[in-house]
Amino acid sequence: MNAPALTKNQTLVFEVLEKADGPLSAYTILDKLRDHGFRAPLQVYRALEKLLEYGVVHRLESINAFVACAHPEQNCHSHGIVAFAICESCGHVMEFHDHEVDHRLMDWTRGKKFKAEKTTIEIRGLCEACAA
Amino acid sequence: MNAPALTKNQTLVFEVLEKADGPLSAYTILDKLRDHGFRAPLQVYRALEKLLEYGVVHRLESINAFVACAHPEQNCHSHGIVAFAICESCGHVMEFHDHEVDHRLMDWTRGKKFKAEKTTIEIRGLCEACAA
DNA sequence: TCGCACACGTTATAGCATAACGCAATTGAT
DNA sequence: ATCAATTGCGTTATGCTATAACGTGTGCGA
Ligand SMILES: [Zn+2]
Ligand SMILES: [Zn+2]
Ligand SMILES: [Zn+2]
Ligand SMILES: [Zn+2]
Repeated sequence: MNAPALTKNQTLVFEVLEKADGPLSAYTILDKLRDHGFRAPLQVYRALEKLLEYGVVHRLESINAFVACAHPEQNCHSHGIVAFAICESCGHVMEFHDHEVDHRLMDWTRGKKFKAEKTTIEIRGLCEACAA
Repeated sequence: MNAPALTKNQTLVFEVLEKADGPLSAYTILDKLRDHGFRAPLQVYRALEKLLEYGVVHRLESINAFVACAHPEQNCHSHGIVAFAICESCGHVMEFHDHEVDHRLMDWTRGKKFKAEKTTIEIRGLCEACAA
């Protein structure tokens, strides 16, 4: 999905996520945008829906939070499944791709004739700094 | 984690999940147990917490639901990461393990010195029957 | 018998997400 | 220019998911 020009609300939400040093919940984003006129969760969720569709934002299912894509120059959707390592201490997130993992999972789904639409890979634990 | 004898509430919750043909939300479980005296979400969540700890139930992060382990004879925790394919049409869930995927992810975490605690792999899409 | 751990019950609250309505701006034929 | 369709936006209300906080009872070893 190629991203068309962002609307005002989409831009505001995206900028908040870009500036953040970790994932944010929809309600945290809302609070950060109250000064810009945001009043209701739907304003955030509607913007997020589009940003997710465009592939410039990812949703972290295991912590109900959202993060700006770490590979803005590439198109994350185009090179396979996105995986995340999430530090449960400092909240930092690392985004990566592994084609071998993609292939193994695709092999499995093909064998089961399962039509995969969206795959989630999230590793929670402690980053190097926090594990020390 | 080896499972000690289950308490009354844990047994009730586990039986509901075993009999179900798909994942259930905590509140759905609650409704199914009202006739057995359940009145509040915490009764379900507390039982689930233990069942997850014992490894006889899994949590599906991407759909906020719980499912009985499909491999009761084995110890799911003992042979690596558990992966799920979830049909978004009929709700059916397939649970599987893939050591090669485990190794690739472990290689990555080792390289980053990331201490993995819990890994989620969930594929959402359409099962063979529903994709036809 | 005392202290502790644990399961349990209840009420209240916090956190996450969407339904439903209406309005305004944009677009793109006709 | 006009109409219809689409899209974004704002608001209110509601629903779903999860936990905090407090109290009770029971079993068990020191
Ligand atoms: Zn990305
Ligand atoms: Zn950290
Ligand atoms: Zn299992
Ligand atoms: Zn299906």
